Amino acid sequence: MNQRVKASPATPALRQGKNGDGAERHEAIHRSISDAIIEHRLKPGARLREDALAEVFGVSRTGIRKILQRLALEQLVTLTPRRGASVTRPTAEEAKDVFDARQMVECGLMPEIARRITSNDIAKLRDMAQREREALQSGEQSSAIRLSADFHSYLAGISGNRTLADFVERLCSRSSLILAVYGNTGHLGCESHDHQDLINYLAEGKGERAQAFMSRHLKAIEASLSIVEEENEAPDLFDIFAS
Amino acid sequence: MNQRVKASPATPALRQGKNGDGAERHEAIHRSISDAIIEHRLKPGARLREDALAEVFGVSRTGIRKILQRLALEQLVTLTPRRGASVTRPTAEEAKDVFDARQMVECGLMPEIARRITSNDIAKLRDMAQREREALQSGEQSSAIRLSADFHSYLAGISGNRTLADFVERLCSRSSLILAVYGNTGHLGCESHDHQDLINYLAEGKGERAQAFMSRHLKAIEASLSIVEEENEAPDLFDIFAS
DNA sequence: ACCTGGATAGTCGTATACAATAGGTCAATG
DNA sequence: CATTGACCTATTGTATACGACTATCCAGGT
Repeated sequence: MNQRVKASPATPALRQGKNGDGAERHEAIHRSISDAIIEHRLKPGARLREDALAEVFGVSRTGIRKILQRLALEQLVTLTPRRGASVTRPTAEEAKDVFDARQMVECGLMPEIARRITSNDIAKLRDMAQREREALQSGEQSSAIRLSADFHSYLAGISGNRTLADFVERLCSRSSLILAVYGNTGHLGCESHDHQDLINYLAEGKGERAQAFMSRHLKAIEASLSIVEEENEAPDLFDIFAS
Repeated sequence: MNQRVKASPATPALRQGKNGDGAERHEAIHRSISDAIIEHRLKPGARLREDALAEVFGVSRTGIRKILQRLALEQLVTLTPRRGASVTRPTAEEAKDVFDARQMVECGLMPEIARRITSNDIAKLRDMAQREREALQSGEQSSAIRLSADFHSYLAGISGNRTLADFVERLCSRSSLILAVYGNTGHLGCESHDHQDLINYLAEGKGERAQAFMSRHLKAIEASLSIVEEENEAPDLFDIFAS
């Protein structure tokens, strides 16, 4: 099975590219897989075999397991006890919870963000929004989705509250997953001009307006989803046992 | 249900106490360590050697590492690259962030909680508050802290939003850590009657009042802390390099 | 007496080997 | 022809062995 030539016992060919420090490497692998999921290159339900990943990234299964666990805690992958890892397929309820959470946290953060935002931040945000728009217009949905998530994450980071910013980042990642399952192709989540308008409000220091706008923005995304709980193929038995 | 005897060759003496299924065992170990940290039986800064934990719980280091990683992601323990694991010592900034986050989320959840709370929930909450009070009066600080965290977590769970409830639970755990570092002994975080009052508001369906009360409650806890950033023992060198 | 350099030991990081289990496939029977 | 049973393969879960790095301790020099 292991078709690796394995010339030297402890130094696969792929590894010499990076420095020996494994921490950064693991971080890179994590981001790599994470990005692939967020960009929908790995679709919900896709199985993530440890051996395959280990071979692709040139590390042992041990390291992959660590990363997979972390992804599981971030709820991007689901770890079923002896079936292995697969990209999480969010339920309709989870989708609702995620958007409710975003509604509460992202909107609640807006006043503070408006207070602390710097011209540097504004420039950065404009650049991100611009790139997102370009990606959208050139049909690169994958990049657009990721850029949109990055936009929201960066925005939350301006608040200065790392705890909440990290939470928002995870919510955005999960949102991307939700879009992959319940989103209609063609009608992407975020309208590009929305982000530009939001930046304008913040640049003018209108925190209240920005908050209300973000609320509508998130509601619009959620409304664009077609959340239909697909029926289990064999619910009858469960119903019988439940009764 | 599977009562397989499983006299397998690899069965240390400690392991036969539990069922062979490792998943539940790991969950139990996780909770065990987590509780010890939350109850201040393990104080911030305490080192957590893998070998020692492995021996204590009768599993191999592999399993311990998995649990340690999970605890690290929950920010209860800090994993320094080659120094090992230790109980996290929150910084003053983290403390502020955590309480700001709790302010936003827990208060924001109150209206929904007031809407969905059942008589069963109320009974459960009253019981928890009562036990907390008893623990407080009998001087069992450890139990009181944990019960207080449980109270807030259970409360958040009533909202029905698992994502936010989990977040609150983690914030409460971290709060316990913060109390261990910055709290004054004798003046515990939550006043016991506060929780009882809060239940009353919720029982009467007064979501707004409950929200305001929770806000004051959290502010009171935060105010009771004596957040003094302890000086680094050798800041001079860093200052020199920073200038 | 203090500082610096080296040696040692302890601990973590990684890889590999073994064991158990779940799912799939094939065949046999009603 | 469908269904069920058993076998078999593939994949994960666990443990252990080895290697690398860091911290501590001690000796020597200034």
